[in-house]
Amino acid sequence: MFSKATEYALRATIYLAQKSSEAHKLGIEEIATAIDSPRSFTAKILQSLTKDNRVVSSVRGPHGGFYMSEKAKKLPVRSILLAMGEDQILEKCVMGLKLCSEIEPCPMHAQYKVIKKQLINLFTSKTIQQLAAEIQEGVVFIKNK
Amino acid sequence: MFSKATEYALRATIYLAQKSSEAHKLGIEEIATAIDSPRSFTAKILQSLTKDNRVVSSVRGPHGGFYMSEKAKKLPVRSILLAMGEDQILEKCVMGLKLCSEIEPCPMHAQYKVIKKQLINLFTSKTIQQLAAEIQEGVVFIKNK
DNA sequence: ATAATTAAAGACAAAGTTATCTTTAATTCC
DNA sequence: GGAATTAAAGATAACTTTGTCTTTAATTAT
Ligand code: FES
Ligand code: FES
Repeated sequence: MFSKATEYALRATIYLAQKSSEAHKLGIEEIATAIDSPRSFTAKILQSLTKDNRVVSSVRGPHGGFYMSEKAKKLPVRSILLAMGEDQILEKCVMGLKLCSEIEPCPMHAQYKVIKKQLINLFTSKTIQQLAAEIQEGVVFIKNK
Repeated sequence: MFSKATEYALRATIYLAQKSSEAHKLGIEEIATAIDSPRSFTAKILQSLTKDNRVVSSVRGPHGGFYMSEKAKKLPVRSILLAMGEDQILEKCVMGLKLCSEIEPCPMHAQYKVIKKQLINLFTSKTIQQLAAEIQEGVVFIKNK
């Protein structure tokens, strides 16, 4: 569904929301290990998330690292997709028509639109923080054993 | 969600199911124009669909072309995904965990699993022919105007 | 047989994705 | 100020995806 980059972005931000704060920043080594992702590639991704879209913050130097502000933690998960430039996946036609709409629907549209609505709702209604909270409870995981 | 190749495969097979038969084969030119896809690339894709998985048939020479048998038209849409090697998209974890399961669920699993079930059901229960029938009725489209 | 038609097969190329590694810059600690 | 630490920036490379073009092979019509 999503690119590797976006999968890592989702896992990394949820991990950051759970473990980091302005007072406690995390190094790329810890993050990549925690979410089982390639270190340098993950660094690039987090770097890009600190840019235009303000979802992740960072500072260099000793005791520096990546973290999320309390405000950023309350963003919907969809803001990660937006920042990664993959938000259109939720909106696009499942058969690849240029436009997904009721005006010129593809043969799968009628059935797909209700699924699409739920997908959009899932990514819009849940905040990064809400998903992170469940890891704390130990009921869900951010990597396989 | 799917690759361009799979999108073209879905559109092409639905078009073939609607317009072709063993007695009336379609040339690659007509197919690519009808579904608004790159001609040579689409040829490659159809070629691959005539291989291992028997979803599309073809014959060379005058009055040759691509077609689908009545049996193939009754295959579930999912068989296209299978033939294109993208079936795992329906099964995989939305956050990229190696395994999507109740045993080690990711933070989105609980909400996503119900959507996933509907997605799988959509591709499993609808046949290629059923989707093609709606184009005939003029209520849905296989390309944009 | 020969020519025409059509898909199959293969070589190739441009672009995008997924990574890695090195150098630079910012920050802190001493 | 100098050394250590950490992310930023940049170069590079392997691989995949998307696409084109040319040659070959099969089939049909004359
Ligand atoms: S038009 Fe294809 S899913 Fe909406
Ligand atoms: S484990 Fe992530 S969607 Fe099921």
